[in-house]
Amino acid sequence: MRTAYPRLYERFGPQRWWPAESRFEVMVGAVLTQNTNWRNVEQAITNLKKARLMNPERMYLNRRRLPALIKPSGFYRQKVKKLTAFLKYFLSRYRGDLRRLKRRPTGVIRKELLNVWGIGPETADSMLLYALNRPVFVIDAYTRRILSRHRIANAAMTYDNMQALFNRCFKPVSRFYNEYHALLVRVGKTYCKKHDPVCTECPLRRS
DNA sequence: TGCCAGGCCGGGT
DNA sequence: ACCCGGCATGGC
Repeated sequence: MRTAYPRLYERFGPQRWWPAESRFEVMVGAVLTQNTNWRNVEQAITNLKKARLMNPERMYLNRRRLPALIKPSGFYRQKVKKLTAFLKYFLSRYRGDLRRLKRRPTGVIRKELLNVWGIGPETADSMLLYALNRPVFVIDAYTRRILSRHRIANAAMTYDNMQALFNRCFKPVSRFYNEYHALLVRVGKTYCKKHDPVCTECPLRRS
């Protein structure tokens, strides 16, 4: 686990996450990408931008247009509900102002986000890490799969367990967490898909 | 062509 | 406390 990062970085280079023009766009993307291919999410985001709704107030006021716009990202009826819940929270609590949100401690924001319908641990942590640059390690399906296939963790570990594992190994540096998670997703996409056997080509494999 | 993608919720045991 | 079905589209 300690040696994984340099190997991944050497192999794949910087991943430039999160691809977005604003922090708000990152948060919207975090919801839209739930169990969804990023390519589909990009179409939805493009639609939102073209409609000039990539901003909290206007997105909320025009929420009736959301179904058609985010349809390509799948699960779209649920996601409209999720975005609306998030917008209501963000607008009522912080006036849709990132500067206000950024003043709050990480733990407080995380709790608030987890309290929003449709935002679970991964989505909350993605927002914290990639929109607010907080040193929070994001655990996703690839991370679980990679760690369990390499027998570093077992599949039964909870989200919080696995996150604690990283926190014990590494100092909380957001740039590093940012790149590390992105690299895990990158290697997972190529070498660790759902039904793949343990892969002999995997750059993480111990030789 | 079927299978999968950067989860989460709610109801059932 | 876990387990599982539902949610939906587009790409390969």
